[in-house]
Amino acid sequence: MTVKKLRERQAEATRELLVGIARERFVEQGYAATAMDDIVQRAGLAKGALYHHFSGKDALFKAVYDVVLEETAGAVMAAALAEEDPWAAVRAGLSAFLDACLLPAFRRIVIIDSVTVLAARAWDSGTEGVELPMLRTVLTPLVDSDVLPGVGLDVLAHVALGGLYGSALYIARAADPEAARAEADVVLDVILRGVRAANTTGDPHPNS
Amino acid sequence: MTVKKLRERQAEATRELLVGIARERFVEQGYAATAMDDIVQRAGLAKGALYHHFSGKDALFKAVYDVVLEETAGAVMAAALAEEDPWAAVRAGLSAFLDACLLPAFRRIVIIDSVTVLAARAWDSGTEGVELPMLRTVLTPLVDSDVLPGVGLDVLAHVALGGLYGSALYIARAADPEAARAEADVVLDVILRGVRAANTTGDPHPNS
DNA sequence: TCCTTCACAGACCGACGGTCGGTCACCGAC
DNA sequence: GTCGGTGACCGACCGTCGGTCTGTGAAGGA
Repeated sequence: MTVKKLRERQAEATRELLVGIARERFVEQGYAATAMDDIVQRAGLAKGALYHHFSGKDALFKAVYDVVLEETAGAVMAAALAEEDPWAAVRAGLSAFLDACLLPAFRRIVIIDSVTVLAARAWDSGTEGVELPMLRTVLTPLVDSDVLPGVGLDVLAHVALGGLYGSALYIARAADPEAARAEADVVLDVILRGVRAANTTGDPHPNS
Repeated sequence: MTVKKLRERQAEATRELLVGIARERFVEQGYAATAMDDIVQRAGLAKGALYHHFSGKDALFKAVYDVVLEETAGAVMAAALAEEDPWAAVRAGLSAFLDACLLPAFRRIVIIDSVTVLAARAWDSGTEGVELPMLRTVLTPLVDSDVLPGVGLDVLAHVALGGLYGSALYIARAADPEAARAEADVVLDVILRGVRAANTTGDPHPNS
C-alpha cells in the first residue's frame, strides 16, 4: 500500500499543497477574510481542483484544523502520558498546552476561528473534537478515584478546556507572550494545587 | 432632554427596530448565515436605512452584542455586589452567569459569534469588552488581600472567564440545559472551594 | 490500442455586503 | 407662512466571493 499509483500520489500532493496554502492564509488573515480564489491562485491551480478535493470552504478549514490540532494534541498527550501520577500528568499536559499557545497557528485556527466555523457541524451534531476526549483521558483518573467526588467528567472537561482557552486568549493578546505564558502558568498552578489540596484526604497540603 | 424632536424619535425607533430584528436573526441563524437584505426586508426598510445607521454588518452585530451583554452583565454584577464577602460575591455572580447561559441569545451572540466577529476590532486594538472589567471588579478583593498571592489579576480574569465559557458551552450542548447547569454548578463550586481552602490561612477547610 | 476513470481546468452563476445619487418630510430662521 | 437646509430613508447598482458545471487530457487497466 506504500506503492501508490502516479495519479494517487499526484492527487495527494495537490491536496497537501492546498491544505498548506490554506493554512498559511487562514493563520495570517483569518477564515472569513481568506478568499478561495486567493488560495487557488497561490497554489497555481484552478477552483475546480480545490472543489474536487474539498466539498467547501468549511471542509478545507476542517482539514487545516485537524492538522494543526493533531500537531499540538500529540505533544500534549505525550507530555501527560509520560507522567505516572495523575496530578503530575495534568500539570505536564497543561504546560505543553501553554507552549502550544505560543504558536500563532494554534491560536488563530483552534482558539479563534474553529468555534464559529465548526459550530454547526461539530457541536450541534454528535461529532466531537479531539480536545475533549484528550482532556477526558487525562481527567478520568481524578474523577474515578476518591478525589473530586460527585463531579461529572464531561462538565469538568468542558470547564477545564474553557480555562485553558482563557489562558490561551490571554497569551494571544499579550504584548509579551512568553511573560504571559509564565503568568498563566502561575494561575493554573494555583487552581490545580487548590483543588488538589482541598479534595485530597490524608495529604497534608503544602501551603507555601 | 426627554423632549425629542419627531425626527430624532423616529430615527431612534428605526434604529431599535433594526437592532431587534438583527438580534432575532443572529440568535436564530448565527452571524454568517444572516443576510442584511433579510433583516432589511423583515424590518420593512431599505438597505440605505440600515447603512445610514450602522457602518457595516459588524457594527450592527456589535450593537446587538452590547444589548445582550448588558442585559446579563447587569444581572451578574447585581448578584455579585449584593454580597459582602468576596468569596460569596464570586459564588453569587457565578450562579447568575449560569442562569444567563440558559438563554439562547446569550449563548449564540456572546459565547459563539462574538469571538470571531469582534476579533479584529476589540482584541487587536486596545478596546475591551464588558466581561473582563466585570470579572476584574469581582476578583480584585481576592488578589488584593493575602489570599492568592502572586497571581496577576488580568490572567486570573481571563482564565476564570474561559472556565465560565466552558461551562456555558457544556450547557449549550446539553440535551437538558437545566441539569447541565446543575452539573456545572457543582464543578465550579468544587474549584472555588478548593482554591479558597488551599489559599486561606487560619481557616480549617471543611472537607466534607 | 481503446476506453474508462479521474484529477484538474475555467467560464459561469447567484447571493451577499456595501455604495451612491436621489427624494421627501421635518425644522429652524426670517 | 415659506423657504432653504438637513438628514432619514430609498433602491438600483457594483464588486466580490463561494459554489457549480461542462469540458479535457493524461493515466492505467483490458
